[in-house]
Amino acid sequence: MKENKFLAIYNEIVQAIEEGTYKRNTKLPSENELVASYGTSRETIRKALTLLAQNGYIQKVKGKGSFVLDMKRFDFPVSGLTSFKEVTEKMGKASTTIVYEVSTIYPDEYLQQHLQVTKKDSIWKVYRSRKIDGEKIIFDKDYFHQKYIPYLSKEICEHSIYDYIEQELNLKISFAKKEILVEEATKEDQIYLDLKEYPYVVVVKNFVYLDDASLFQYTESRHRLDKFRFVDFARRAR
Amino acid sequence: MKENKFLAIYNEIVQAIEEGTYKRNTKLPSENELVASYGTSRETIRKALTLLAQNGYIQKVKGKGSFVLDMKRFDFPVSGLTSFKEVTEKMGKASTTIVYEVSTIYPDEYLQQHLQVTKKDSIWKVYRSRKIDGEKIIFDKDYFHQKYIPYLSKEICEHSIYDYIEQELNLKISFAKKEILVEEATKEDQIYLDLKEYPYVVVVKNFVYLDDASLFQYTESRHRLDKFRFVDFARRAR
DNA sequence: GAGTGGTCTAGACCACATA
DNA sequence: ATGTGGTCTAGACCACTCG
Repeated sequence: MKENKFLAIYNEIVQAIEEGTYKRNTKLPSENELVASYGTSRETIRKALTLLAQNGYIQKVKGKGSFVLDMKRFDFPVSGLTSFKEVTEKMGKASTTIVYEVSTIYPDEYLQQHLQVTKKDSIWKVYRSRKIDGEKIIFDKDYFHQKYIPYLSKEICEHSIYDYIEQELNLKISFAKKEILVEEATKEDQIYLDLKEYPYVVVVKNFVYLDDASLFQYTESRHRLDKFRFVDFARRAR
Repeated sequence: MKENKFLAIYNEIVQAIEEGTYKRNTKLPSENELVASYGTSRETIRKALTLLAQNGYIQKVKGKGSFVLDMKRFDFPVSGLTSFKEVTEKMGKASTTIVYEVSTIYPDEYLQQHLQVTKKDSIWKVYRSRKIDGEKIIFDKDYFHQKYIPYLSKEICEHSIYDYIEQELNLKISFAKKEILVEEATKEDQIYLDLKEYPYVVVVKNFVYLDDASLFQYTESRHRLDKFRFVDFARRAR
């Protein structure tokens, strides 16, 4: 049980907010009170509170206190840096993943650029659809550098690749650059999505980096546009 | 000249990175070296570096050092919490704002919900189009609580409302919740956008909050879908 | 004036990386 | 063994809010 103090405090307060122990639009105990009740230094309490503020749980107001915010934080299909599995679990949605292909390829020009690799590097290619409420809504094209992921199987892709990467391979996913735009639907989209009559898809391009800042994954998530929704919480840059 | 130390250090390093004084994929001086050269405590240096990491400028690696990241951070039309003016200025794009309407209204049901007001609260309604390279690409519908913004004019709306709010009125914009989805184009869209044949628009709904966590603005930015692009940098939640 | 959060310090110990 | 970033402490002073 060796968790950082400030993280433990953060998690405890998150839980208290989500359970309603700390109610929306009320004040959290003051920093000094938290210092007393947790028996830590003030900076440690402040670290936990800063994290809460960054993630949209509270708003700190000088001279007044920390207020619990009324953001519904768990209603977004794509945001921050969370996997499909994590998101659907939080929403409590019934969903299925269909794996069409798990293969080794050598990258074409487009992929060489997006994954920053050469044509000699072998790459995992994974094609999956996500079914929600009986409809194939999302079509994911994943590409992984085999340097980091030596083994991959259909079974792993049906569950959560992220779980496998973080827990089995013990790689640390650190940050991502996400790009959202709209493209005309391709033949592939028509095959792997229940596209209906929609002539466009929303494309989320995701560049995922490890701990040491190496790019190890490029993903294109292609969404049926009527089902696409992205929610973001952002603080104003200082 | 009373700027926080850690902010001053942050800004100095940002500038050094953007100017190329600190080159991409190289190491920043270590924390101890920065402590020495800035003559501050280590925690203050760390505060500046943490901000740099959060904003995607550097990656900190335990035992190694802080590396300058190779994200092109200034190529996004909509991200974080920045105004249209700020974004186009950073991109160096020629753009024009056309103001169609600046008026006082009382909110309908939809607005009452989105701005969290009653039908007795008077609201500023602002309709604007954004022209880039000669085409009306974005149609902005802004609604402001008059409680916070007593006066508004066409001139202000043609420049930057945010500048006015922050510098003249001295209100502090703190955070926002952003929602992105796709909707069918309305008659209004056809009037205020050079829509071409596109039957859909990308809608960015923006809920903007002040310092004290009060909701003071609701904006709907309606984008022609072929010109829409959103880039986001996100770190994995701890 | 008392209470709140914001900044800053000087020092300690730890975990990790590198040679 | 040394250098790096990560966590934590105890205490100080400041700016802001509110009665």
